[in-house]
Amino acid sequence: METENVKSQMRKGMLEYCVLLLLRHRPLYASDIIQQLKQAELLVVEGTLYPLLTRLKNDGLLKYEWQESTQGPPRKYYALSSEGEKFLERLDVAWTELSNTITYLKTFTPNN
Amino acid sequence: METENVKSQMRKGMLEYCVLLLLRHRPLYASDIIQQLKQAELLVVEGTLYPLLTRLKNDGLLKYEWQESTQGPPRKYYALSSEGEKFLERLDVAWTELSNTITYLKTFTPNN
DNA sequence: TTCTAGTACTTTGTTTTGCAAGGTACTATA
DNA sequence: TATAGTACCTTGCAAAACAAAGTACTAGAA
Repeated sequence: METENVKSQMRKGMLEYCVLLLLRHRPLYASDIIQQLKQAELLVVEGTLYPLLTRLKNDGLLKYEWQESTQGPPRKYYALSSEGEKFLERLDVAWTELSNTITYLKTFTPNN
Repeated sequence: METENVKSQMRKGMLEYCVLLLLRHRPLYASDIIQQLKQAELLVVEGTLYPLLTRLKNDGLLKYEWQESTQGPPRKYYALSSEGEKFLERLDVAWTELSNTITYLKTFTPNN
């Protein structure tokens, strides 16, 4: 259990939420997402992101459109589907609850 | 992707942190931990917890002592090792950072 | 004594997720 | 017609969560 792993462990299962949060504002393609997450200090690699996007698309939470690029091959721009928006609201609730639970556990002192 | 899964997904990788938080106060055995987590609305089953405890023990973060029970077989009481305490402090930092990142992503509005 | 119920710990096999590494394909420029 | 850059995809592995089944100890009933 190395120091570098601490953050990565803790991030598991959150990536999906973070990606959906990013797409709440506007459509993005994979490299956009990676850069935004990097800026938020959440490093993600392609091998993680592409399968995740495919999974979310197959589950009906995301849709995409091909768009030409001025330099390079066309890009897949992903956006939330209406189902994805509803799902994201549920994730918001779940996040708040989990966050509260951790706060509770951190401040908790046992009586018995 | 069912409703019941939302929380469970989001919890992945956090369980370890939650368990260590619980053990910060005093030694507990498996059923104690399951009950405390249940109280904190984090359901865990034996098949998840036992391997997790063994893992943490093998990594030197936990130690345990057998203790007789007044009713039933003896219990394994787990407690933080000194290494575990240090590790927990690092997890505290990682949690705070991740929490801040999510808050950032939630409130973030893009400019460009 | 033997059976049963309750408690506690353990193991096995499956599924999901993150990731490293390698591969395909399109575009522009030398 | 190469080569570099960008973008997307796939394969194989490791770690984690979990359901389900199994082992073992104790106490009390038959």
